Order: sequence, then structure tokens, then C-alpha cells
Amino acid sequence: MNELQGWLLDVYADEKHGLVLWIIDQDGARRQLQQTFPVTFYAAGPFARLREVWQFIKDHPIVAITEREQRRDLFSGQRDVLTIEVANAVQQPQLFHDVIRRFPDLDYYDTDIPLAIRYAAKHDLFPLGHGRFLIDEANNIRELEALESPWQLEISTPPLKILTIEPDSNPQHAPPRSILIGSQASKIRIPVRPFRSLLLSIRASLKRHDPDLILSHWGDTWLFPRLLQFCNDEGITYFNPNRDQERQAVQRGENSYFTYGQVIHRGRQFHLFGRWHIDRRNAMMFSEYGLPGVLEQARVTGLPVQEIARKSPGAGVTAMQMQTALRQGILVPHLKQQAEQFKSVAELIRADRGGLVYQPLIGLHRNVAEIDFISMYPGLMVHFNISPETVGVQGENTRLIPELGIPVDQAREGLVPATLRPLLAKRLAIKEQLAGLERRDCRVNSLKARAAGLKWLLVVCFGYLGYKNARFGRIEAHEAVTAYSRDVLLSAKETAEDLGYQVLHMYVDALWVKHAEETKAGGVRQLMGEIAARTDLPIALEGIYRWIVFLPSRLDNRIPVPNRYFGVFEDGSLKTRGIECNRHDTPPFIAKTQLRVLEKLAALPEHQPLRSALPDVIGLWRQSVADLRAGRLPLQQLLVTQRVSRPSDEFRTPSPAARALAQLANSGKQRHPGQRVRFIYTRGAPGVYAWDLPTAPDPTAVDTARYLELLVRAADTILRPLRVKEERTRSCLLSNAYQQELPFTRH
DNA sequence: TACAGTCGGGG
DNA sequence: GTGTACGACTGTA
Repeated sequence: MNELQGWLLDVYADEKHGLVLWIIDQDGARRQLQQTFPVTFYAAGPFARLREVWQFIKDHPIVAITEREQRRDLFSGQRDVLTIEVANAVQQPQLFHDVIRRFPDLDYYDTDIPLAIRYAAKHDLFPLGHGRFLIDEANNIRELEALESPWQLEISTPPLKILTIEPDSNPQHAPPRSILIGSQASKIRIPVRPFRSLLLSIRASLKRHDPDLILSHWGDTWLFPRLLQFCNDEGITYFNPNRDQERQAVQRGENSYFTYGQVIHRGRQFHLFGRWHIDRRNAMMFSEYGLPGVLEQARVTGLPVQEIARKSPGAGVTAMQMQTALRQGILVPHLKQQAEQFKSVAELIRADRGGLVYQPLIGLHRNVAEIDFISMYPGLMVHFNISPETVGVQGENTRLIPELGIPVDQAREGLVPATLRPLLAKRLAIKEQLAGLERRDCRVNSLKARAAGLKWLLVVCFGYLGYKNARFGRIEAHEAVTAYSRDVLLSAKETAEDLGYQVLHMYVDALWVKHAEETKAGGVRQLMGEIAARTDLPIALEGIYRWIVFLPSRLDNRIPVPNRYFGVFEDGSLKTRGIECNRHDTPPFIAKTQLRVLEKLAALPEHQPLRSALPDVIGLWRQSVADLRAGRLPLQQLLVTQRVSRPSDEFRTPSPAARALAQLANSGKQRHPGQRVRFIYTRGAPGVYAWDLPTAPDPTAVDTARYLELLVRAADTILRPLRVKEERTRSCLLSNAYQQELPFTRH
């Protein structure tokens, strides 16, 4: 027997060993351990049918132990179930597949829980967690003990070895010529051709550095598939990028899926065993919170690093709920693959009422404070015990949901609040720690990334409550949250008005207020204290704006739109929402000019009227107009980027993006739903030129008039609130005679 | 004018 | 292996 301590890198099932664990031990050695880990799932239904299942399993070649038990279903309470325990975890999916095919009429539970989640729930050991292991001579784990909790703030950090791999171009656009391979110690550049020597170089790098993580650009979609294809074609067997040399890397196919109201495309994936591979270009959230955020999510969700890196945070939330359920002995229902179904009219009307959206007071306001509720929706779920199994349940101790009058059972903490409580607490603790650090402290970046990783888990958990395909979702719980949020925001509004503030705007979890006399930090603190006391929810001061503009609708300038605004905080920093520079389909030069204009306005001395900057501002726009007309702008600056929602042949109207997509398809460049197309507007038919076509667009074909119109619109967004009419803006920007008749005087 | 298609936002 | 629903806006016919 041998004792060792170390960090968990990875867990997976194996035909031979049952469960395989990779750890970094106290001496920095990477070790492969094994463990016996039987896995259980459940069937429920009429007694006679369960008896048939029992008989079926007895005769099945996969070894399993069955037992009759009572377990708790979250919604229907105690149920009689048939417990099926599979000796080797790797065989569980196969056995379940055979059982459900033979007995499709029964209810099943705990059928599709990721192995790492089962492991975390059973042993409290999670990816990157520190533990103590007692092992025998054959590296079998006999005993183990977790030495840290995913919820502690200070984390023990394993000494990870990282190898970065980066081609010199995006393979989707141009074939890379060389690859940069980097480690802590060195950086080397290797030519892509000849391919065999590239393969040998990568193999040598892997041998020399033995990385825990290969962090690549386009490793999923380009490099590794190419390398493997080459090995296949040439009959090469000596290349295996896994640390577990008995395993072959797993490839998963590309897919498109619907989320966040849009279609996302995910390229094929390339997963390794014993070490991780993350393709940062195929891990859609990577740019949001980076490696520290991904690792933080792996810790708290229990999902393997390679999985959580590529998945949406929704998968992480589900994993956390599964862990809670496993720990509390609650059955996890099998997820039926149900097609997206249409909502009934009744459902539509009911679901219609979301978060509170107020009509802002259009125009320019000075000295405005913005107060935000921190993680409001998750906070409400925890505070009011909102969970699918507590909403609508009348018990000894219930609370009524405002407006809806539906009871919420308070007798025991719900599954969703129980899952979120530590997550919320940890994010708040990290934010508190951040507030106490100097801006240049070396811990700041990683703490921020970790907080962002946690934030995204919290953000999506609300959506999951109302999601039909979620395990623990229920529309009434979803509505309860929005009902409470409206109530809380209205109560904050009353509080503000009681203290002499005018409420200019409210939006879901934020309110903008202005004091009748003067909005001052001290007064706002007092207001916040009062709001916090009345609502018992955490709030934060987003900032005090020197000035802020709430924009009207472009189609009717009497109608305010709730989420189009821009403003400048006291420290001179900008905040903009919903305007051209925020949109991903705005050509870069237009977005840049608009931002530069806003920075010019932000730089004005505190009490100077914004109109005094008009000559400078018009000058900036005119410069942009002149650059465009003279053809001085690089064509990249004119690119419009849009995400397409469907294949080329399914477009019913030939929108610019659809025409660009068709051009690409004609030249053999496939774009899938969820991928982006880039194009420039050109004169005449077809009006666009796709950027990634084999030949570069003709610079003289640029549809200058169209870009000028886009510029005028972006200028109008900023200038209209400064009392410059759109026609005036157009003539100021486009007229050659402008210099002679300066319309705005300098002060 | 109706319809089709994309974007934002959370933070 | 995938939050929702919706309004604003633009471009096409």
C-alpha cells in the first residue's frame, strides 16, 4: 500500500480497468490510477413489467445486480423502482440502450449522468481538486479522501504544463504555412510542409514537454484531424497525442444547434485521454472568461475540462443539478429527446410577461446613478426558494408569489436553490476580494476570469428553469422568478422616490435614478442601503453617469426603446448598449468612428455643453466620409459580418447575407448554420461580395453610397439627442460645401 | 406595406 | 448534449 496526494486531471471509464483517473502527484509526476466504480440506474413502472426487466437483465451478457427499492422522484415523491447496478461503468450505456429498446414504456432515471459527475457526487473529488489516495501495487485506489471543496475561495493550483499550438492563419480562409509551438520554456516555428516533418516535430514536442493541456487554435477543426488523416493514409502508427497510450483520441462530429435565439455552429471536436486538448476557436465561451474561467467551471460543475470548455454553461448548470440530486438521493429523470414543440396559445400568453421593462425618459440626462441587482434571478431563486418542486406546492409554510398568487413551499430547500446557493456565495466572495485588491495586483485577472465563469453559470440557470428539455425545468418556476423580479424592482422604485429621486429607467435588474437636486455618491449609498434593506438582495452601484442618453425608436422618435443608450461615467469611461458600435454586423470603420466620437464627447470637461464638441465631432465623421470616398480604407474595414441561421437553399428572400452565402457555396466554400459570413456591399447586382471567395474583391466596386448611408445613420444615433436633425447630419457629413458654412460655432 | 432575417442582452 | 421570448431594425418584394 502506498499513499499519495495529488490533483485530479481526468476521469473516464475503461473496458479493462473500470475507472481510470489521471492525477498530478505531490512530486509533480503524472500518474494513471484505477478504481472499481459500479454505476447505478433505475427503472420504474408496473410491478409486472419490472419483473420482466429483472428477467431480461439476468439473461443479459452484461453483468448487473438488480434490487427493488424506493427512491424519491422530485415531482411525484417516493416511487418503487428497480435498481440496476452495472459492475463496469463503461457498460452502463449499452445495457441501458438494450433495456429501453425492449421496455420503452417505463420511466428511467440516472441513465445519462456523466461519469465525472457521479464520481464528484460520490467522492467529493472534482477536476483540479486535491485529494489523498491509498493505492496498491497495481495502482488501484483502495481509499481516497477529498482535501478541498469546490466552494473554497483560495484554491490549490496544480502545476499545469501547457503547450500552445497556433497556425499562422485561419485554415478556413487560407492554408497555414507554419505553426507556432510554445511552452513555458520555448517557442518554435515549424513549417506545415512537408507534413511528415510537422508530424514528427509535434510528436517530439509532446514527448519533450509532456503537456497536461494542449491549447490550440483550430486544433479541433484542422490540425488534429489532418494529422490523423495523414497517419491513416501513410499507415503511420507511431503518432499518438494521448498521454494514455492505450487510447485513441475521440473525435466528435460537427453540429449546429439553437440557443440564445440563434443558431450556433460547433466544429468537430478532438478529445484526448490523460491530457486535455482545448481548441480555443471551437470553445465558444473561451474568449469570455479564458482558461481560469474554464477551470473554475470544471471545479464547480464537476464536468471534465475538455467538456466544459466546449459546451455552453447550460451543460454546466445541468451537471451541478445532477450532483445535487445524486447527493440528496433524488432521481434524475431520463431526458427524452423530444423535438421542439410549438407552444399553445395559453402558454404563449402566460410566458409573455418577462422581466420588468420600463420606458426610459428619452433624451440627455445629467448626474444619473445606475444601480444593479447582482445576479438578480439566481438571487431570487435562492431567496424565495424557487424550484420546480416547490412552486405551486401548498404546505405548512408557504409564501405567495406576487401578482400570480401561486404558493411556494418553504418547508425544505429546493433542488435549484440548493444548487445555486454556494455558487452565488462564491461569486460574491470573489467580487469582494477583487474590490480589496489593487488594480495591478497579479491575482486580479485570474479572479476576474473565475468570477466571469461563475457568472455565466448563474446567468443561464434562469433560462433552464423555463426550458422544456431541462431535467429540472418548470414554466411556473420561471414565471415566479420574473414575477418576483418585477416586484423587487417596483419596490426599489418606490424606495428611490421616497428618498427624493426621479426614476428615469428600469430594465430587468437595473434602475437609473436622478436626485431632484443633486445625485451624489453619499446619497446614492444611502438609497442603496435602503433598497438592500427592503429587498434583502445584494445590489451594486454600476456607476454615476456624468450624462446619459436614452434613445428613441428610429421609426418613431416619440417612442423610447428600453435598451438603446449611451453615457459617460464620472471617471470618463463609456457605456453603450444597443447602438451601432455594439452590433456585430456594423462595418468596423463605422463602429470605430462612432466610438471615437463618443470618446470625444466623454473627454469634454465636466460642465461643458455637449454641443460645444459638435465641430470636432462633425470633423471626425467627415474624415471618415472622405477616407471612404477616396478609397483610403482597407477593405476589411468595410466588412459586414453576419451569422447565418440556415443553409443557403433555405433562404426565402435573398438578403445580402444569403447572397454572400450563395457565392461561397458556388465556389465550394461550405458555411453551416451558425457560422459567420463576411461580405462587402458592392454596386449593381448581386450587391454583395463574399470576403472568403478565392479572388479578392475589386476595390472600385465598393457601394460607397450604401456605406455613406450607414455612416449617416450611426452619426444620427449620436447627434439626434444633441438636437441635430437627421437631414442636417446628412448634409453636414456629405456636403462638399460644408467648410464654407460652418453650422456650429466653437466656444 | 408585409414579410424575412439578424441583432441585442444578461454582465 | 441544445435557456426563453421579444422588440427594434433593415432589406426585399
